[in-house]
Amino acid sequence: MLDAAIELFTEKGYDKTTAGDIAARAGVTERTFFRHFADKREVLFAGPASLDEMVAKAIAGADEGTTPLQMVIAGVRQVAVELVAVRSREQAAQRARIVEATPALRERELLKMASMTTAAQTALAERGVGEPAAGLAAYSAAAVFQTAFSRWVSGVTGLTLPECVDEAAAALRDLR
Amino acid sequence: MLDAAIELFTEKGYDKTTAGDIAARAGVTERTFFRHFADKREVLFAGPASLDEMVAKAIAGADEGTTPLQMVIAGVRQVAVELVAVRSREQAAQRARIVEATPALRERELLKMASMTTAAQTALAERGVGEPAAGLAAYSAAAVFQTAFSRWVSGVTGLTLPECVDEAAAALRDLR
DNA sequence: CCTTTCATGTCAGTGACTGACATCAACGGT
DNA sequence: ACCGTTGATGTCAGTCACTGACATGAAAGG
Repeated sequence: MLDAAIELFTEKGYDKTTAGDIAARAGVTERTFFRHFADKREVLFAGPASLDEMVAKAIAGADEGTTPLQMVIAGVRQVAVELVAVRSREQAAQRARIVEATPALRERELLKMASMTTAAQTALAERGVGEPAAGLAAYSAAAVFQTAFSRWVSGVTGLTLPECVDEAAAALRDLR
Repeated sequence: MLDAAIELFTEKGYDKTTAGDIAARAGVTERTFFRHFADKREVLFAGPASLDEMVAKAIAGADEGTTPLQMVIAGVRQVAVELVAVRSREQAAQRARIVEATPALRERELLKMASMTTAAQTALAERGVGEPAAGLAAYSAAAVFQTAFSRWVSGVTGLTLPECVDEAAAALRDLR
């Protein structure tokens, strides 16, 4: 079903393909499509594990001596590692092209990212980090992740995704 | 029309009010509603000036000696100044409550913020800032803005919005 | 073999939007 | 004063995303 969706989105574009189209190509009815996915956009975002929990876990299990920012960045790096285990760069790039071309999908992606950010924020709060530091650290880590991801899929550097995270984290440190 | 929408959203919630409801209360038909706003969500986001241009202008006109991050933060501070000139804190808070309670509206808000971020990013690029520094600076400024905004509407500090921006910018500097 | 459960199909309905066409008032030129 | 244009609005029909209610059928477990 996800495959059917990706095919159709690349062939005709997101707007021109109806939920019924996807269902038909997958050999089911439109109704069952909506039983599996909350809405049409969600096809591209339904993953096995939620990124939120990954970050939260990584932050909860971080070493004692580290700063809040280091903790969150370690968290998103962990997400990066688990993400490359599931999708190849080419797959990610194709999916990114579709999302990039469709405002509705971009919105959803931003929402997921925001969800991950607040997950990180509350995980930091659980470890005693106060506001506004926790919020800013979480946002900054999200910035690192997005930057790293976009550089990874663009392929300009040839680095792996975790390496891109390291690169972006270093660039953030140099920012003044 | 915007007033009608805000009234109905606070009375019945976003999901329970149809576009026709808003139009009826405003004394027009549903069709003209959609001629003024691209979609139902956009009622709450249609402003006179686009935030994108404000940031871009502020960055383009920034002093020479300043760092990229200082430039963008000055840009979002400028946006903050122009924003308080249009909306009172109470108005902003009511609107924020509605948006907060509705995922669909949150998505749209994130999209607007992302648009402002990329505007800042390209404005930095025009001034010779390379990647990934430009992207990270833009994201960080967005983080500062969001943090500042949420603290401002929450009212915990009693500061004005630009002051909240300054506070958040300082907190970002202290982040390690 | 029976019952329960779970995934799916079917169907009708609501609401967000869109395109095509009609109306009508304001406006500028003659 | 008359008329053509323009722009904003109303009307209507249609598509598509999504939902609730009910039926069906296959598999699982006793």
